[in-house]
Amino acid sequence: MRSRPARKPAKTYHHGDLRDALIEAALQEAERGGAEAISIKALAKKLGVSQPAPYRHFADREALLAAVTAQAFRQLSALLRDAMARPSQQSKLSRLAQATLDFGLRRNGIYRLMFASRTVSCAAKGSELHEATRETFALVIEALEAPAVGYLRERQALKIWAALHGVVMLAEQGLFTGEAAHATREELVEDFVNETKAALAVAIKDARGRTKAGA
Amino acid sequence: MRSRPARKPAKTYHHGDLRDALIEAALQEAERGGAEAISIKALAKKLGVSQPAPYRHFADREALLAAVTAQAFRQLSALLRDAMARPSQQSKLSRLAQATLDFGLRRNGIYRLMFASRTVSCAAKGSELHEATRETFALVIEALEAPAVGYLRERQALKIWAALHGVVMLAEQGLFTGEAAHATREELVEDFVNETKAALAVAIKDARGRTKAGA
DNA sequence: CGCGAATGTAATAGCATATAACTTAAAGAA
DNA sequence: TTCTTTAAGTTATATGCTATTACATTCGCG
Repeated sequence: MRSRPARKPAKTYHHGDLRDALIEAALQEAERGGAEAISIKALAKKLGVSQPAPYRHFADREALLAAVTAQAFRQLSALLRDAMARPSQQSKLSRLAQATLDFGLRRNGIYRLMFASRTVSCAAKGSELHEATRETFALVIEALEAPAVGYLRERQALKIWAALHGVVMLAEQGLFTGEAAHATREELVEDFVNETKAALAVAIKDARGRTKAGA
Repeated sequence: MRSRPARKPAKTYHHGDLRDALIEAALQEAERGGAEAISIKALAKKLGVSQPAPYRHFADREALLAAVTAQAFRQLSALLRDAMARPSQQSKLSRLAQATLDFGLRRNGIYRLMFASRTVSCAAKGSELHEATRETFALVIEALEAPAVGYLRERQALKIWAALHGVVMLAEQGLFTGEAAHATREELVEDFVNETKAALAVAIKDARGRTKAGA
């Protein structure tokens, strides 16, 4: 009757899966309230363990936040992958863009954890978090559906990614009310998407022309 | 010998200018470390007053942060105004854009306080902070140097403003190293500036055409 | 001058992070 | 199986921050 390392094991001394449970619960807390809403003490209470127990799995609060953020990036990646995979009239890039906007607004607390804190920039090069962020960005490049043309493809990926985050940021700040209310967030995102496509088309044509000339 | 409300009055019971001094000191703290680095207790100690003294001027930490953020927006506005005013070969928009980028990177702690926290979105409509943010955005519109054409001018302002913030955000995240290192932040910003100008030119031409046709 | 409002202080409650020292459970070697 | 090691959890405690309460001082105005 005493199943061990899978689900909540009724009444054991050891939790069994505290590390993952902490990350999961922290994500929930962050959903509304961002990083500030994550309290080690509160999480411990919620999970029914003593308050210093989490420190067995995370050196300090920062380490927990990093793990939570990495998990959030993986969730976003999965979401974007889904959006890109599902059949649709719209381009992959458009779907990725709208999905990102949606994520940024719907799960804004988590979004802020991911993009508006210094956690990511402090992540070491080979760290879990660092890898998770790079994987997400790789999806942006993939969404362009463009061949590698020098560094221009990455540049367009950076631009659309930046623009998307800007839109989320301003939307959250409430800048889409008032004199600018006419422009919806979705419209702006679509604008950026179209500009990206146009710029990419030019870049690819340029690159082909240059290759031909060189050959 | 006892000059009162101007400079540090040697040895008085009352500080004389605690409110402003708190904001100033908090800005310094935020410069590196963002909002988290602002501690009421530490500020009080630094300014030589008792630790609950700040609560005479700010209801709670949030209120202090709001005031600090408003002050930061005013500083940014002043900076942008300067950048736009100084003679230069470049367009106003370009100068505003590069100045924003510079501010966002150099004073990133403060920048995050301004754009990456929920302080702004929680600001009430007539509040000091709300006004300060709208004033800054008004400068962006001004930088476009374009006549009012329906809501299209505001829309372009929103777009360039969003794009700028995205670039700062990604730069701070370290996304400009690695496969995308070829594109500098400044180049990307200039790209966005040029796209904005082009879009605006089209919008203005369109609007003129429509007016003529209607007349 | 004197009185009320503004501003500051001391004392204290409450919560969060983090560490230390001790305990229990799990897992592998003898 | 038992013994031992180690991972994971516990209690107790130190430290630091926010915030409130009750009290003290100073400013400015009538």
